[in-house]
Order: sequence, then structure tokens, then C-alpha cells
Amino acid sequence: MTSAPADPLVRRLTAFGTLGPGEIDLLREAIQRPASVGPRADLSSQNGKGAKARLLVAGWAARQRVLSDGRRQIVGFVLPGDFVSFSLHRAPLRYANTVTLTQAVLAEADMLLEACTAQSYASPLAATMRAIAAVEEALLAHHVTRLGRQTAYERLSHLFLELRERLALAGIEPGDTFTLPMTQEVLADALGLSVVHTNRTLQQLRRDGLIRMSGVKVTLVDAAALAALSDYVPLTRLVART
Amino acid sequence: MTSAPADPLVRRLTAFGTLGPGEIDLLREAIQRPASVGPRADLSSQNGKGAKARLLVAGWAARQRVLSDGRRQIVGFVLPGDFVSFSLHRAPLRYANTVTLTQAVLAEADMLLEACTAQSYASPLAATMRAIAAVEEALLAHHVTRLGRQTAYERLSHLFLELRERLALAGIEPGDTFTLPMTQEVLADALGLSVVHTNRTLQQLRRDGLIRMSGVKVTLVDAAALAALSDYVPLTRLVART
DNA sequence: CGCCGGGTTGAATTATCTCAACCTGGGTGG
DNA sequence: CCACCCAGGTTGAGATAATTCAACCCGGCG
Repeated sequence: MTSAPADPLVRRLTAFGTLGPGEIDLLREAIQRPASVGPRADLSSQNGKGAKARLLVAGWAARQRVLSDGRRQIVGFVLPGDFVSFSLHRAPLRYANTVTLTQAVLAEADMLLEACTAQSYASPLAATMRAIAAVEEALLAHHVTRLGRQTAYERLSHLFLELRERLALAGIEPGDTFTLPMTQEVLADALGLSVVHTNRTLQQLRRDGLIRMSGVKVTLVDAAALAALSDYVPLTRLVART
Repeated sequence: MTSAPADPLVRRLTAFGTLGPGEIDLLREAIQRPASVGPRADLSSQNGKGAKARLLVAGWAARQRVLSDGRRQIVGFVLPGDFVSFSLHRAPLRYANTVTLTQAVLAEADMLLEACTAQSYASPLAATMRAIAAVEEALLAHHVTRLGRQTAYERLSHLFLELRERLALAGIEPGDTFTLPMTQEVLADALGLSVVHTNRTLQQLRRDGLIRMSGVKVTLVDAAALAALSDYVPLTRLVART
């Protein structure tokens, strides 16, 4: 609707594909009826009836899967400009539910999906949507690698670099300092660690002068060192520009 | 081309979406020039020039990411009827390379992608392709949860159930016994474990009477118990039938 | 004031890893 | 046809990353 709330999306899209001004206008029109929800809201359940595709315009959310004994694994974080469900699906995910970590603004985006498939495979809009899906897959591959083959110290470094890059791509907080609106428990559940060990590892990173934390803000003091120790490959290098 | 090699794909597609006979014929025509490659072949590199989408018609492959110090993480397995690259992308993945685990047959599938986007969002073919993407995401979510929050014992059980289900969905080896064409090292790299611990955990599963192994064959002796202990949710229950 | 969520610390326990050796069967070359 | 070789599997034992449990602290808030 208004140009302001759509900006993170537009920024992210233009990071991986080139759109003409007409297409950007189409994008903005396709995003409808923004609505605000509070923190800790479950976005999956609300989606039952209409099966709308929704876009996160502001705030943070997490996709998570809870095992029957209560263990929780966070599968991914949803940032402004991301779709609530993976890969442009309309239907909600059955295998994971999405919960907000902060106050958030959501908009409906069904028209966007339809506009996308209404065009040819080679159209800029379709290519851009494929790029979004590709980024999502790269994020999942990153996450799998972190969990499977990296130490706690590496996992935290790697995740912080990834979040920083995503925020920068969306045009939010482009510097080395960013807001991390989550408790250490959420971080632990994302990285497959216990809260205690997450806490101690964060301290180690601070003591080593690699990061700084104050309240909800994180500063990557030495991003190069973090990247080297955690073998971080930027998303921009992983996803081909179409 | 011929109907035989396309069957795993057709079986898989019809598992999640209903296609008319005309559409199935279109599918078969869209799969072109099957070619055979040996085991341990890197499929990513071969893809540089034409950027073709390719479909695995027979054999097994693995998508993997190798860290700079040599640690390897297998991000997923590619079975007959799967696309070599994720989610219908034409371009190869930069963040992972795909290697064959066995002798394999590959076919080109660019026409399939184009046929898909040439139709409307609501068309059966487009819906079917979205279902394929959804399954791929569910597999990744499974994998993340295994690696992040499950023990070695649970991870092996869970993966075995998943592979069994995928083979059954594709119409290959529908029973409780199936071929597992990989060394324990590959299994370890998929599950984020050491080879030694993978070996011991497999023995434990055998001693507990849950599985049986002879050569390259695995039998799930008590699939229900495996599902209960590893909290396995079938893909058919995770992915909405469109 | 007193509670409470979230962070921090200590100490014991455990899952998993590393290293190193040894075994086995199938294939190869002499 | 035997001797070797090698990949892959198995076993033992010590090391360590990470977990669990438990306590304590702190700032915000009703």
C-alpha cells in the first residue's frame, strides 16, 4: 500500500534481481492489508481458514518444530521482507509453526504469488521470486551445516554473520551493530545447544573481543575474524544473480 | 521419453497431486536425453555451461557442503524422481555440490519447468510442482530438527524412516526392507556424527531388535517403535494435498 | 515489597569424539 | 593361485564438548 512498509521487501528483491519501476509498483500493490500482532503470537494457527500467503513487513518471527517431549528446534528466523511460509506457498506449514519474537506487522501477499506465475519463466518478477526461494534454501543449508558440523563457538559466529547479512540485504541496520530481539533460550533452540552452554559461549566470544553485547544490541567487533573461524560464505556469493 | 525411466517421478507426483493423463504425457515428454554416470561423480561441475535442470531417474546422490578444513555435511539425499538441484532451479547450487553415491541415470528437465510456469497458479501441474518444493522443505526441516535436537540413536531411526517413506512414495521398494547404498561414513556425515559413533549406534539399534542389516540392505524390523522413539512424522501428513 | 523472567555461575555427568589398532572380504598383480 | 592391499567395518580407551541440575543474581513491574 504505502511505500514505507514495503521497503524491506523491495530492498531484498533488488538485491538479487533487477526489477523495473512498473514491477516495483506492482509489488507494492500486491501487498495488502497490513496488520499488527504482538510478540509470542502463533502465526500458523491464524492461517487456517483463508490460506493466505503472508509477508512479514516489520518485526521478527521464528519457524519452529516442537518434539513431543517438549524439545524445540528453531528451523529459521523470519525477518522483515520474508514470507511467513517457505517458498511462496499459500498453505501454512504443517511441519513447523511460526511464532513472533517481537511485535510484528504482517501483510497479505496472495496477489504477489499470482502475479508471479502469471508471467513467463524468464520474466524479471518470476526470476526474482525464484531467487527468494534460492536464498531460503541457502539459509537452510547453512543451518544444517552449522548444526551438523560446527562447534558452539562456530555456530554462534556463523549465525550472527548470517543475521547481519540478511538485515543488511533488507536495508535494515546495515552496519556491524544490530538488534537481536531474542532470549538466549531462543538462540539455544536455534543452534541446537543448551541455554547454559549458549551463555558461556557468548561470554567467550565477548572475552575474545569478537562481539559486544548490550541489552538487545549485538556488535560484531571483528566480522572478518568471525567469518574466518566459522567458515562463513555470504549469501550474495551463494545465490547466483539471475 | 520411454515410459519406464520416468516412472519414479510420475509415482512421486501423483502422491501429492492429481494429474490427468494428458499432463502425465506432457511430463514424460519433458524429460529428455537420459544419460548414465558412475558413482562418486560430481554433478555440480558438469552443469556449468548449459545450466540445465536435471532429474535423477535412477540411482542415489547426496547434496553436500564441505567446510574449508575438510569437515563434510550432507544436506540431503537425492533419490530417483528428485531434481538434482533444489526447488526447480535451473542454476546449480553454489552452496552445495551434488555427488552420486551409486551409478545413476540423469535426464534433462528444463522443458518441465517451463511447462510448469506456462500454466496458471491453480493448474494441476503448477500445484504439483509446488508440492514437490514443499516436500523438499519438509525434508530440510526434518534434517535440521534431527541434527539440532535429537540423539544419535534417534537420528538414525528418524533418517531410516524418512528414506523408507521416500522410497515408498516413489514406488521403489515399498516394504520395510530397502537398499541403503552408502558407507557408514556417508551416514555419519549426513547425521553430524563421527563414523565410530555411527557404527556403535547402528549396533545398538540391531541389538535392540529395531533394525536388521545385511550388506547394503536395511530392514526396519519394528517401524512403529522407531517412529515412536524418534518422533517421526510422515511426509504425507506434513505436506498438504493440494 | 516481592515476584519473575532472564542471565550467570559452579560442579558433576554424559554423549560423543579422537586416536589407534585390528579385522574382514573382495579385488589385483605377480 | 597365492600374497598382498585396501576400503570399510569393528573395537578399546582416553579425552572433551556439551548437558544437566542447582543455585544465585539482577532489573523491571504489579
